[in-house]
Amino acid sequence: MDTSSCTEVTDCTVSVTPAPAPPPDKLCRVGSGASVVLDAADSGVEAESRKLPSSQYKGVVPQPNGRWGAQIYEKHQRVWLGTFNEEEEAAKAYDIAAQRFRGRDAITNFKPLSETLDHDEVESAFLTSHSKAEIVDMLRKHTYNDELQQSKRNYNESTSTASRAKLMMNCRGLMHAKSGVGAGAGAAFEHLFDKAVTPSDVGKLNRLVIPKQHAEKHFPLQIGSTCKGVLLNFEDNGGKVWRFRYSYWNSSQSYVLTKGWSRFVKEKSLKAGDTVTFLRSSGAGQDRQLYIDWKPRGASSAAAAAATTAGDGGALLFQKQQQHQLVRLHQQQQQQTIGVEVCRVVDSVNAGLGPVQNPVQVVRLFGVDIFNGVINQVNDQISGNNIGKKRELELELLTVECCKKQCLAAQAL
DNA sequence: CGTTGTGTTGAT
DNA sequence: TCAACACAACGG
Repeated sequence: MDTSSCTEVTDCTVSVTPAPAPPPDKLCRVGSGASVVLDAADSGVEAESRKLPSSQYKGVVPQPNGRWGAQIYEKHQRVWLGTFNEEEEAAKAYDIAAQRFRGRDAITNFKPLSETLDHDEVESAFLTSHSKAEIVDMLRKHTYNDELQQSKRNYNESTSTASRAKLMMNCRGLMHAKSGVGAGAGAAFEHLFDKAVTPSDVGKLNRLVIPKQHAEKHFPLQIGSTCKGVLLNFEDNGGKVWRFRYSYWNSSQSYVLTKGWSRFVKEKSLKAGDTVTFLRSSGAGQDRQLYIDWKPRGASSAAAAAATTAGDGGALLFQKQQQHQLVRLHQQQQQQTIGVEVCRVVDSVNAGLGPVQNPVQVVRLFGVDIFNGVINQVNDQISGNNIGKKRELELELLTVECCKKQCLAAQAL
């Protein structure tokens, strides 16, 4: 994408300034130690006791507990890249984000842009084949290196119809509901939000914390019902209805699903890191049925799903759960390829928000059919608008994202 | 209750 | 754009 068109990096005055030779970290570890502060306080002009040591690295900020945060700015907004034990790790995270956000010539802490191996080519291809939101997510979860290597491994993997069908399966799986409104079109559901469940969400506390932002937006509580909470019904993709108590806990100032939640965890074998998705039928007014879906951690990639060996029961279960859909896909999906879906997405998005994109051009990258940058541009665009704050779940797979965006786009129309 | 990372502000 | 600072929200 940006190699030729360079749309998203046009503004970044491509390093007219000679990149200041990055410090060979080993040498200049001057003030990174937490002890510096103590010295200052010790020499004691005044009680500067609680001042944090600033970092020598760009995009790195100290945390109160001695760890290091990484951040980058774009369009007047900070994008948080996560926290790290080592200052250098945070600096690397910034570097990666800088390359993704500002192109190869971005000023970084370490890499002066060495064309050394084709390693860099692969990595920059990897970067541009993922949306900014995805890269940020990897950095925050410290999975960037793993995913990069994974993609290298899958580089030679074929684009078989089977794997493509699998992509569609995931796509459909997410949007699936019984008959009713939009079985085929997928346009009848409004994607509310996702949450990667934490260990305590699937632990003995028998509750799911709904991030405040989403809770107040999608599940507003009446003032009176704040204490006791209310009962909410959600339908899963098998048509089963789940009833959860939903309330606000003053003690932790959190919105939670309590009663009924543990049964869902149990039946779906939810594990920490899995993602639950909340949807709603987008019919106006009364007919607003709620839906809940889930997927195993990192399950978006067909490669990952296929390569999932024993050990990950969630993924296996997930596949099993949706096998019937795969069969149907094989039968129905001959010509209704992903391209068709993408067309719709792009068109919707065009109509709704952004500048015109060139539709549907399939290229193969890292063993996965993708659509020549368009999707990532769309993703970046949308993510800029809609998810600044909350980390989006990992989705190596464009199709899954496609469907969700499709919902968003459809909603916007 | 410790940590994250967001709100905010001032500087460059 | 960028980092310093404060602290609410979050996870456990």
